[in-house]
Amino acid sequence: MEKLQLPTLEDVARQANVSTATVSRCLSRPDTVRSSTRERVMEVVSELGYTPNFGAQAMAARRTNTIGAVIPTMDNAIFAKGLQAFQEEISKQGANLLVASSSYKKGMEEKQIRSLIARGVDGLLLIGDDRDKEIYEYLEKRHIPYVLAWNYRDKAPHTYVGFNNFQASYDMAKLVIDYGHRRVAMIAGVTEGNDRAFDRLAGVRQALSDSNIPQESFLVVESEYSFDAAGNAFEKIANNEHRPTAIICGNDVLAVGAIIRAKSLGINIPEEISITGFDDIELSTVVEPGLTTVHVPHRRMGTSAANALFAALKEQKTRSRKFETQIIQRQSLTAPRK
Amino acid sequence: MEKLQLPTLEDVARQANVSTATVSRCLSRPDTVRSSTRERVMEVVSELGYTPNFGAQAMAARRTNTIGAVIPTMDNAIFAKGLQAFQEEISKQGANLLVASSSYKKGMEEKQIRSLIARGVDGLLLIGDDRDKEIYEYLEKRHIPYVLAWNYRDKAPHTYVGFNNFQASYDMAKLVIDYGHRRVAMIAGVTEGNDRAFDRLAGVRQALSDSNIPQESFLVVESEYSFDAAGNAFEKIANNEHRPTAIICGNDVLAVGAIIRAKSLGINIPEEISITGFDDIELSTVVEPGLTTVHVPHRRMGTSAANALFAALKEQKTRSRKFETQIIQRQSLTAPRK
DNA sequence: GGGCGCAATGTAAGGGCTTACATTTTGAAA
DNA sequence: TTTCAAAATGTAAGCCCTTACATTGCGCCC
Repeated sequence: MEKLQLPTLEDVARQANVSTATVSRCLSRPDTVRSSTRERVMEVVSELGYTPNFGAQAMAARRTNTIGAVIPTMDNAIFAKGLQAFQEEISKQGANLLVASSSYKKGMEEKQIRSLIARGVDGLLLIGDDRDKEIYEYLEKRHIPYVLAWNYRDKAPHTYVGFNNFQASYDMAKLVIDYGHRRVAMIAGVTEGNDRAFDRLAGVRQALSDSNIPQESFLVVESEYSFDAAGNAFEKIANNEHRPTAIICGNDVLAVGAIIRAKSLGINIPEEISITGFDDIELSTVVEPGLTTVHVPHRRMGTSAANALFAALKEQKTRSRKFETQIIQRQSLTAPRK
Repeated sequence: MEKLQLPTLEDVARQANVSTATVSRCLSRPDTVRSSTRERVMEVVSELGYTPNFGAQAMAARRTNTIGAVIPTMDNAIFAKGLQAFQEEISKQGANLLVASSSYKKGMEEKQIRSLIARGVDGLLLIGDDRDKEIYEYLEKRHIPYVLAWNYRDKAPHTYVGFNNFQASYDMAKLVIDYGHRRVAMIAGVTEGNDRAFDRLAGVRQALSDSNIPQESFLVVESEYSFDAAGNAFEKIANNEHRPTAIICGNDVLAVGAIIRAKSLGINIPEEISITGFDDIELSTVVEPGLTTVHVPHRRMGTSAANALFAALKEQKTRSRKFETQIIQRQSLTAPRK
């Protein structure tokens, strides 16, 4: 479509009878312009409906005041709360947020990262750490500060603002075992390219092994994060000849999907099968029975990630921050029937 | 932080021993460059880790291939599905999506719109139509095509891709009345600046009036879209001296919030009070009793909105599209007790 | 009244890319 | 081989800002 001529800085300058520099200053540092001049300029600005061209601005100023975030999905609530807090903090500091989603696809994530960087973001929020080395090298080469959230590791060359998925999952598995469960299954998220899902699975494995429960009796089904897929996974597990007494789910969406399917199959939760989740999103309070799950401090993590990024931007350095998770016991986990 | 020198088009051109024009062409229209040349250039591109500067690109080309969307919130699932479909369609057409959220605040929305436009979006997706005239004038003046989604009106100077909130809500209210309810209340969304919430309330009012149910006995409480706020609204209504037998809720989040609170107060749904929702997000299948609600074809609407926008971009014109909604009956609505 | 210092404003050089138009190269036909 | 249109490539103007530096204006002191 044909673009019409939009008013430019120069148009404003001409009409207000000042130089472009003065107009620019009126917009970015008003206090450096005499008020009489400023008023005249601002009047023309609104009269013409002038809006500065972001691209030109970015190019001339060599910064954008914009933070980028690439999250796996906006389609379920896992990241919503944390991202909301992240965004609020970014705004509070006078910057903007650009969000892109990758649909849990590595290739897509890389594309989004490049696109955000091309758009000049000053820093990046990424989820987890499972991505090609090249991406990190690229970020280093371009000196783009980044923070990895929703996971945490002690000894790694990145800045993490998150929690230990392995440990949290280990603790949950231990709890399940303490309740007396010996035949345990897991509906895990797809672990390929998803370090959180991977770590959560690994945590459960470790807990079983530490309790001398053989891996052979441990049934794992990976599933996409949808009710339906999780339901299918549940059905597969429930139909296994040695039906487990507890299913640990990689997140709340999976757990709720399992519970819904259980109901439609007439399987009682938790009497026949206990189910646990992970994330503690609102859903887990809505479903019945209430979901026993791992609470993650989403909002604090989001805020903290924003601050870590600003610190990196200002001081060229920043450090990781670890959050503790906590198991919230509701009704979906109980002791196995005798 | 000090910005280092990033490779530019010119760096690539020099090292590949061609002109900047050729490099540019390699990137944007590869078929216009001889393959031997192209390969040489692309090699240098990846060697240098070159990424075009988006701002410069936008400025020179005078378009960005980017669509913007301003939605009220990402914090609940109302817009998630539709937006996801919107985004998929945008991607399919080779464009990008920039999403901003306004927290249901008019001022914030205007800011976000301006910011997206400054960033050069070629078109905009907005939710509903309740905003200052100045914003529409501004969009016209800048020739930015826009589409209004999640609502639909016959006679208005905008392009709508949505459904008739008034009618859908009217139908739901009629159904409630047909079940025999005479004392009805509504937990409405905040209607200020939210035409969907407003229309849904108006629809219920009309239905009551058409059935000769006096408005005086109709209790309305506006509530934010959170479980807790909705719970408070529910409590207020339940404690009313003439407790209604049915509560029509402005959306599913409100309805679920009401149900949760009802449970904690020991009020049986639907035996003591029937409850209905609107939107048919996943939540309504999770809660117990299952929520009787208005189904909205989120995905089709999102896809259609994207196509309407592309049509507007290409042909300078586009037309509205109306979707039908449908009441999904689950268990939360039943006849009142005698 | 002259001089000084600071505040206000102006000048103009980029910043990295696209693309219209100009020029060169290529390869097929004569 | 020559010729010439088409294909490939090059040249350079322009897109719209910010900001370092230069200039002007102004109030005040001696």
